Amino acid sequence: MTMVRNTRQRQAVLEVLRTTRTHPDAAWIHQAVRQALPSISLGTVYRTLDALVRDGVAVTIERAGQATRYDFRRDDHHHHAVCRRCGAIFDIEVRDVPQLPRSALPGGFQVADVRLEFHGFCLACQDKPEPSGPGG
Amino acid sequence: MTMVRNTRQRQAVLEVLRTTRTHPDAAWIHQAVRQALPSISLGTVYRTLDALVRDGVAVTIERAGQATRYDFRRDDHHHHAVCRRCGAIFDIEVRDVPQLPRSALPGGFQVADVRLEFHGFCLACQDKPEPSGPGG
DNA sequence: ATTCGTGCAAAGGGTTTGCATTGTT
DNA sequence: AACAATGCAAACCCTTTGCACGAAT
Repeated sequence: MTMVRNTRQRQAVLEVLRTTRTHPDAAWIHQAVRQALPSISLGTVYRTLDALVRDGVAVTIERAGQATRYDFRRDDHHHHAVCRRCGAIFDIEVRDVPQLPRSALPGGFQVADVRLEFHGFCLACQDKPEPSGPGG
Repeated sequence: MTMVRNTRQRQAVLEVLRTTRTHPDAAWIHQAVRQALPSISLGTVYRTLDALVRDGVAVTIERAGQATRYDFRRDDHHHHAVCRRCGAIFDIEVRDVPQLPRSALPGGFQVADVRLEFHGFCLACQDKPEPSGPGG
């Protein structure tokens, strides 16, 4: 059967995730874990995070061309607002999501994670000029 | 001011998006557009898609390590179910999203796109074994 | 003792970007 | 004529992977 070993690396990554209230990416987590476990590699961090996501312990927030951000899944069911410009991620308390019409899901679809994401522009970024094309 | 030029490339990409009911990635769109405009480059496809997303004409579905999928935004407000294993994307009709508590958003946050995504496993993938770690 | 997990480093793949050129306005 | 958009190809960055070694069970 599946043997998930309780390694120091796994514990350390989980601990960092647990005690972090921001939404860090793998590199940030790697640096943080290094403080307790200097020799841990980035590859192991990725592998551990993958496992945590598979196990439902963590969820991801993904943006094209950006590093995946990880979020420890607490009992509160919160969701996210994501700033398109600066990438800031805000937690939003939403309790109504379970009411959403899952009946519309394709037959037999097994839901592992419901994501409600508001994408847009945070207050601080609304006045900033577009980080536009080649011209600059 | 913003000068969005109406180039052949832009029209062709838009046309492909408009007439495609699946959720293609940039490479697929590139190949499709090539049939009408053989010389178009992948870079231009990316730039055009970015612009269409900025303009709200298209939306993205993003998965870590996977190519971004694009979806032409029709008037119906549908959302997506994403299979974690095979990457299949299913459309879901959901009309209740506007009722969701935007009041919980951070002050001044300007919403450009509301995404409701059900991540999990489609029927066809539920029996498949895990594509697990290094061991195979 | 077994075998999964790790570290390392290279490879992989999607996306972006600089620059000269083309083509819209 | 002006300058945004394109094509090309290299660069970027995040993520994955092969392999030999180390460590948990």
